[in-house]
Formats: sequence, structure tokens, C-alpha cells
Amino acid sequence: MVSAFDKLAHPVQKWVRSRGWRELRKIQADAIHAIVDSDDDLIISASTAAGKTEAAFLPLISQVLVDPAQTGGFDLLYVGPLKALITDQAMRLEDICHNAEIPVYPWHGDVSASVKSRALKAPKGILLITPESLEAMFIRRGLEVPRLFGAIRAVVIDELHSVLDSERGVQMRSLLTRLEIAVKRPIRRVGLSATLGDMKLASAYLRPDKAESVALMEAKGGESELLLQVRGYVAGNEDDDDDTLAAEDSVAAHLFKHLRGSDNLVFAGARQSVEKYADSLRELCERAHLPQEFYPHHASLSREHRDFVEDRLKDANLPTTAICTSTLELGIDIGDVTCVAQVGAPFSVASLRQRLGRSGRREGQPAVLRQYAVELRHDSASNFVDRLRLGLVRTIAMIELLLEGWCEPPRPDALHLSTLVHQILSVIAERGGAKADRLHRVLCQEGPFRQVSVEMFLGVLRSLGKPETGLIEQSSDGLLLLGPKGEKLAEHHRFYAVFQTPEEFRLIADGKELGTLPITNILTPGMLLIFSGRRWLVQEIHALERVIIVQPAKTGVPPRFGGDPGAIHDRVIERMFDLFESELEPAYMDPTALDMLKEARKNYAWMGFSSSPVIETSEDSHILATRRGTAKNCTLALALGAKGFKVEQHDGFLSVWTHESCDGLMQVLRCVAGGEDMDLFAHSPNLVFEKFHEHLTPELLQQDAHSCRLDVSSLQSTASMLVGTNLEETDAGPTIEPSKK
DNA sequence: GACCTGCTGCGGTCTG
Repeated sequence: MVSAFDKLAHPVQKWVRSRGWRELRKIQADAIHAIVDSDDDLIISASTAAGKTEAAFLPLISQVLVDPAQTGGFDLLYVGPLKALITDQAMRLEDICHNAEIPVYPWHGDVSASVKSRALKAPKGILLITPESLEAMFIRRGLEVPRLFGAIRAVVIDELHSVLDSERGVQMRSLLTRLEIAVKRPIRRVGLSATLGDMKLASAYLRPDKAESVALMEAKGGESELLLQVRGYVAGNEDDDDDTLAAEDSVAAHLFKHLRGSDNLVFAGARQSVEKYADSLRELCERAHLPQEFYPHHASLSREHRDFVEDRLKDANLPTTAICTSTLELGIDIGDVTCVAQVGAPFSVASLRQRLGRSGRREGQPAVLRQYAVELRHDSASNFVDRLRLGLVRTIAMIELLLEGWCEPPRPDALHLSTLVHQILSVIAERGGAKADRLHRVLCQEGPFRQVSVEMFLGVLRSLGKPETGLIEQSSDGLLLLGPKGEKLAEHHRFYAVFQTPEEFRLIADGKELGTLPITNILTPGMLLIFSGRRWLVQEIHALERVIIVQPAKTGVPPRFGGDPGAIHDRVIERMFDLFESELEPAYMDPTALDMLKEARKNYAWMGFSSSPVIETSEDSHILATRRGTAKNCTLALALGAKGFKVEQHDGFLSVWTHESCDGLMQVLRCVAGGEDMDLFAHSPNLVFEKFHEHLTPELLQQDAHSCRLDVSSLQSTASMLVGTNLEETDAGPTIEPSKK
């Protein structure tokens, strides 16, 4: 049998030898056989430093060398989600390709026009590009696409897991389909990924028509040992700021003591919390007269500051701990970190797993996860969220699921109508005009919008063509063209990205930009801020220029950065209830955390949830234990809202207040359980979440919400579960605040 | 009750 190495072209073999590798890794050998011996699509799944890029490109480059294209055009395409990743990968590929005389072109917003024009003049070799730049190519040079990509052999999609079901992922899959249509043949797809919960499902996203023929390569074993601890911290009640500070200070002190002297990542959840901990840790260093080694890292900080922190992390001689949001969750290689800390409950098992993958990458080194759970101290006025320690319980539920190897799958039925609007405008711009049936075939039959029916598609077109929208027009021969508003929208560079970005102020100190703040912060001169881990006084505000001038100060508070709460999966919530109702005492919990869990269980039983899912807390307020994730919970909340109740949503629970005019809660729940027709949108909730939603009719927005944010099919069963138990009032029930207001 | 990601072409000015 011919070995994997022997299947590589000579210049590539020479490069492998020059690296001094004793042998190819198994995943690399497997990928070489698969790529050289067949035309199948492929997913290569392995941890960050396992050599996935080489696994894909060594054989692909070999094919280009052995059988060079007869026509011009790029040979290989790489699509990556981050500019930094593209720059990084281009350097690695240049190293391989240098002797083989295959050109490598990075292409994104920061790449100079001269490199781009060189690539366009003599397209050849490997093009590394972002989805947005590829989009721009279709819109600006639609007619050149066949010439540029006519010879392409394969497209490599990096960080596949991060684009499975997002708006951006749908955009990318749409672009890949459009590329195949432009060159009139299928192009092999190779997905690279670190974290995939379900390889089969990922195949369906990579190649919907032929998911079964996608070859799957997964690097198994070699996973490092995991050291895990959950530490509990109890803060004071809400009115007692000093006590609250004490718990967060204890967390900061523990981080300071245990992380100093090595490289670490502390995921603190929100940017506001990143700023708070970065400030505390900076102060601890200063007080101890020690050099600074704790730095904040999040998307609102200037590129310069973020580069500084990333460079320090890569530098083995400078111990550095980054307090960060998900900015350091994926992307460029920052080297191995000693420990990953998570402060507060994570938002998904998938991201927790991705974060954990940042540590324990060197052989023989364990992966270390330090989880900090900060909860409020109870008193007689505490609300049920605090009494049930929902944050801690969710943390444990997610860790248990992580240990079982589960993570959240994408929602396959999502319509992604905002991105459909974008792609309709883009296809029209690409070709200067398009017929409706062609648009439907490209986007909904061959492309990723397969959940969109013909009728709905026509509804979207009508919505875009309405005079007040004016994005598209129809010529006398039926061709759809961009209207004046559509032209204007598509010609601006803001159009290329399918995701929304908020308006921001720029924060300037001493002539240098510190970063940005959403304009939703109400600021006046004289206010004190914590930003970039330091304290500032607001000096001047230039509203028109969107600039704020600050100077150093002695105190401050972290600003609000806003954000969009995401969805918690049903399975996480189910596990939370399992935890409430079991005796499990995980060994990784410290005594405080364990006490907190026992207390949560005691309160769960004391409040009555072990015998009934509906608790009456006062004459006009109830708590429902729905045991459902965000989408189902939110659907029931809308249904009750439509009947006049005021509803608050929590993990697996709803707090419900009755108004005078409402029917009894149980009566309404029985109606819902009986399948009564409900108008979930009776109170016109906001349904504009995505960038191009504003161009759609309310009916279409409702359908989009149904497809990914709600789950109306669960309504009856959730309500039946809630009314199924006998709800006769117990005498002298406990007095519990339903929730914080 | 959260986070992240991306960006063209043109016209102007400066430098060797």
C-alpha cells in the first residue's frame, strides 16, 4: 500500500522533511488518503494545535502540483471567519508553497490594494478570504467570478463549527452554492473544526444534497486529563454593596493568587464584568508592588490594546492573564495556557468546550478549568431566582453535559429571512438583474434557504418591492432589478456583512483611542468610568463626531455595553431540574459550592416544586416551573402575555402576575393545554432582531421568529404538564418574592 | 440575561 507520505508531491514531501517531523499525524495521513483517493467532501475535526490546516492543504497543494490547471484562476479557496486567522494561515501556507512556486493571497479588509490587484491580474494558487470579502467580490465583480474561480479544486472552510447555523454561516453556504453555479460544477468542500457535537449533522450543513458521502475524520484520543473545580462565593444582598463587593473581591484575590506567574484566560461573561475584574486585578498588582500581568480583552477595546495583550500571551517570557469575553474563544494560536477560568454561568456547553480547549494542549499537561460561581446571600426577602441559585445550578448542568460530551446542535428549521433578503439583493447585484424563478432556484432549491416555501419567497420579494421599501423593482420583461434604495444599500461597504453592529462613541485619552462604547450609555462630563481596566473621568463629549475625551481618575464604574440575551437549550434546563431533584454531589465542587447546591435543593422542595410545577406566591402572582429552554419558555410567556398577564422569564421558570381583568391563570393554562388558538403577537412584541429584518412585513417577521426563537408546537404539552398536577392551595404557604423587579 | 465576527472604491496628499 502506498503510504500517505508517498502520495504527496515532491516539493511538499521536501517541506515535510524540512520540518523535521518524524511522521505524519494520523489525522493528516487519513486526510491525505481521503483527498488523494477520492473526490468526496470532507470534515477534519481535531483540537487547535493538531495540524488540521496541514492535513487539508498538504494533499490539496500536491494535487495542484501534480496536475496543474490548464486555465487561469485560483486553484484553492480558503474561507476563514477572522482577519487575524487569515493572516496567520497565509503565513503558514506561504511557507509550504514557497518552494513549490504556488502564490498565496490573503484577502480581507486590511490587505493592501496592491496585493489584491496582483491577485486579480494573475489569479493562481491559494486565495484566503473572509465571507464578507467573498460577498464583495460577487457584488462588485460578479461577471469576473467564473474567470477568477473557474479552475478551483476545493474550498477549505475553517472553524466550521462557528458558522454552522449562524446568519453568517448561512451567508457563507449561499456564497459557496453561488460559486458552484458560476463555475457550473460542484467544488469539493473541506471543513476544519475543533468542536463538533454531531459530525453527521455537520455533514448536512457542509453538503446538504449528499451528506452521507461526506468523509469524516476525527482525531480521537490524546485528549489531555481534565482538572476541574467549581468554587462557590456568596455575596451580600442587593442593598448591601459592600458585601457584594466582598464576594467579587474574593474571586479577584483567588485569581490573583493562583494565576499570577503563568499564562491564563479568564472568561468573565459580559464586557462590564471583564472591566470590573481587570480593574480589581490591576489594583491588586499595584498594591503588592508587582508588575502588571492582568489585562482586559473584549471587542470594544482598541485593536492596538488587543494586539498588545495577544502578543503578551504569545510571548513565553511574559506571564499574562487575559480577562476576556468570547474574543479569545476561537481564532489565532495564542499558545498554550495553564488554566481557563470561567466566572459566572456559561451561556452554552459548546462555548464552554471551546474555551476549555484553550488549555492543556501541550503533551502531558492537563486541561484546567476553574469555575467561579458567585451567588447572593439569602434573607427573608430573597426572590426565587436567588433562592434556587439558578446560576450555580445552570453551571453544574452545563459542566455535567460537557463531561458527557454533549453540546448544543443547530436549529435546522431556521428560516434566516434577514440573510435571505441580503442574498436576494446580492444575486441581483451580481448579475445586474435576475428573474424570480432563478433567484428561488439559486437560493432556496440549491442554496441554504430550503425551509423557505415558494409562497413565502414570493412574500419576501413583494415585501422588498413595496413602494415604501423600494429595494427592488420589476422591469417590463419580468426581470428583477435593484431599486434606487437597493442600489444605495448594496453599494455601501456596510452591506457585505449580514450581522448588525451598534452605533458607538470612540473613547479618546491623551490623543489615543482606548476603544468604543455603545451610544446607549448616557454620559455627561464629570462622570467616572472604568474602561480598559483603568479609571477615567469624562472630560468632553462630542455627540456629532461620536467622540468622548477622558482623562485618568482615581475611581470609576464599568459602563454598560448592552447585548442580546441568547437562548439556553432544553437539555440544559432539563438537567438543571434533574439536579434539583437528585442527591448528586459532584466531586469537583468545593464545600461552599456544595452548600449552595444543597440550599438550592432545600428551597426547591420548601417552595413546593417537588410536588407541583405551579406555585402561588401571593394572591396575584405565581411561579411556573416550565422545565423548558428559552424558545419554549418564551412561547408560553407570549401566550400568557396575550391573555393579559405580566410575565418574566428565567431558566426553566416563568413568574406570572395577574391583573384584575385576567381570567384565572389555571383556567388560561387549561385553554392553552386544550389547543385553543392563540395570537402570540397580540401585544406586538419587537421582532426586528437581524440586520435586514426592517424590510420585511410583520407576517414574515412572525414566521421567522417561529422558525428559530419560538416553539409553538410545544405550547400544548408545556401547558398540559403545568395543569396536570392537582393545584389545590396548601395552607400557610411560604412567603416568597416572585422575582426581582 | 451575552458575546463575537466584517467592509469597496475613489479622490486626495505626500514621498522618492
